[in-house]
Amino acid sequence: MNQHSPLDKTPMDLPAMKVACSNCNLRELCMPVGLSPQDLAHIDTLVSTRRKVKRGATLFRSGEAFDALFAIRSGFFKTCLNAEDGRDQVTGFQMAGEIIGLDGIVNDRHSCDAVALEDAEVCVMPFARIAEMAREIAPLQQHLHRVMSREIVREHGVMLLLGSMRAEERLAVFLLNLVQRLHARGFSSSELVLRMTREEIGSYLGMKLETVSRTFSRFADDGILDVRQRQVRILDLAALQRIVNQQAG
Amino acid sequence: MNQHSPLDKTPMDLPAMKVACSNCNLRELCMPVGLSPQDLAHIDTLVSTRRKVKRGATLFRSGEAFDALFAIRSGFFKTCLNAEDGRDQVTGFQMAGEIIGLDGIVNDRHSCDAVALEDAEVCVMPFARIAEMAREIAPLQQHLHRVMSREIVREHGVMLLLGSMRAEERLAVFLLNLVQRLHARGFSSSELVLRMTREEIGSYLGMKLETVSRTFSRFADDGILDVRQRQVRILDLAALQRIVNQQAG
DNA sequence: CGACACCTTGAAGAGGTTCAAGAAATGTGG
DNA sequence: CCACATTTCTTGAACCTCTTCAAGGTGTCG
Repeated sequence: MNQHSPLDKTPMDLPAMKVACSNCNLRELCMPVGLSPQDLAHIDTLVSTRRKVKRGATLFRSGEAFDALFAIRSGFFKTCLNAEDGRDQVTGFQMAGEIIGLDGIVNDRHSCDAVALEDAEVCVMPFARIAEMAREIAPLQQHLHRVMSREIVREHGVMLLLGSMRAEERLAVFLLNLVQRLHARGFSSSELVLRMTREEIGSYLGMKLETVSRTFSRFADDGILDVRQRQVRILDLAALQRIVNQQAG
Repeated sequence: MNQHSPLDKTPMDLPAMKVACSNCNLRELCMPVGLSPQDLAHIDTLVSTRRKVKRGATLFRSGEAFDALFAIRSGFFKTCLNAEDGRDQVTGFQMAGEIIGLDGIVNDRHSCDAVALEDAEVCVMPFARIAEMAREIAPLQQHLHRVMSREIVREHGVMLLLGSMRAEERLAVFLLNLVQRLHARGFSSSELVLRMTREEIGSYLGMKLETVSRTFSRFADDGILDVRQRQVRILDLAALQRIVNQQAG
């Protein structure tokens, strides 16, 4: 059974066989497009192995040696910082086709934890090989630069959210972003199943789990959402978008 | 007169002549170390031009075409997002030796503004040339990867700050980070001159300018800081650090 | 010197947190 | 497959931090 509970179609329902990058249907998400056939063949050697990660298990932990990036083939992850003082901050949620582990490059050591929120499988791409190939294949190099830059820009957006939005706006932004990414993967743009707890959502959005819960309830009362625990259906997309766009204050 | 108001030594006090990267005293901050002489000579060609930016002027603006990274030679910048709804979020403050413009790589278009907070000069490094040279000089490639990864990790720290710290902790983290970076550049580790307004600090830290001002006043009352407008002296470093390390709540 | 931007401080108010209790869902072991 | 333990979620009430609004002070630059 597909952990993604497909709502529209089921593009995630991949056979458990070894699939080459050149033949992977997630390729357009995690690989550069427009490569020559020989370059594509090279890129197939990027993935050293696959790795399965059970729900609740960690793909890597802060402090561990970094030596590879991971492309998510299936499943859902969170990345989180844990400060010495016990504070915990979810820095992102990642889904199939997204790259994880970029934080480790600076110090050859991971600086956050990556935890699977559902059973997952990742492609292990040794970074030394990526770097080597990026020196030979310019489009791959450009792709890598873009992936890193995209992460920087994404985090800018989170800073805007955390720095200047109120609870309702944060949750609205969060939901719109999630469905948009799911939709790009062939899922419904109005229904979604949250893979994370209220507490994890709260940590990401800089609010307490009770506030997350209350905000969900308010959206439900207002007829914007239908919330059944982690099953969420967007009933009034325009209203959600209006919440995001309204001026602060 | 040096805009940096040197407090200890004056390493920023550079002659206004053209200085090659291989001969620049900021090199260790913005360039990879341990290059061969011939690689160093190549890298000298990285900087196409210098550019002076007056206080208040923008180095680049959101939406503008991206084609170069900038290494700050002197001066002080802020980068900020301006959402359509008028919201404004400072995403960072950058000083000499730091690289600016990474956000533009993804879409070949800048996604934030970079504004000089004091008269500044930057080295213009066309990104196409950086990429080209990174394909030939592995240490440069690695350096670029690290610069981008470092920015990602820095932003994780800001997310932690914005997501889980209270006003006093935020300001303490901010000040400690600033003096640490200034100290690495040869300035005092206990005195600093803020190049930005209370409002800009507040935007960065996710709080209103009044709260920034009040928090400064509280620190001054507690004998932790001596605050004279933008002249700040840290009187009790340990107390500042204690504020950061104390458990949330 | 006067205009303007910036900073400080007070008082009232709002939004979110904390604490607490109970309900619903999920997982586990018999 | 069911019962129980555990985790997760919801909701209420009191509280607290930060914001908002307002006024006055300080510094700076033409």
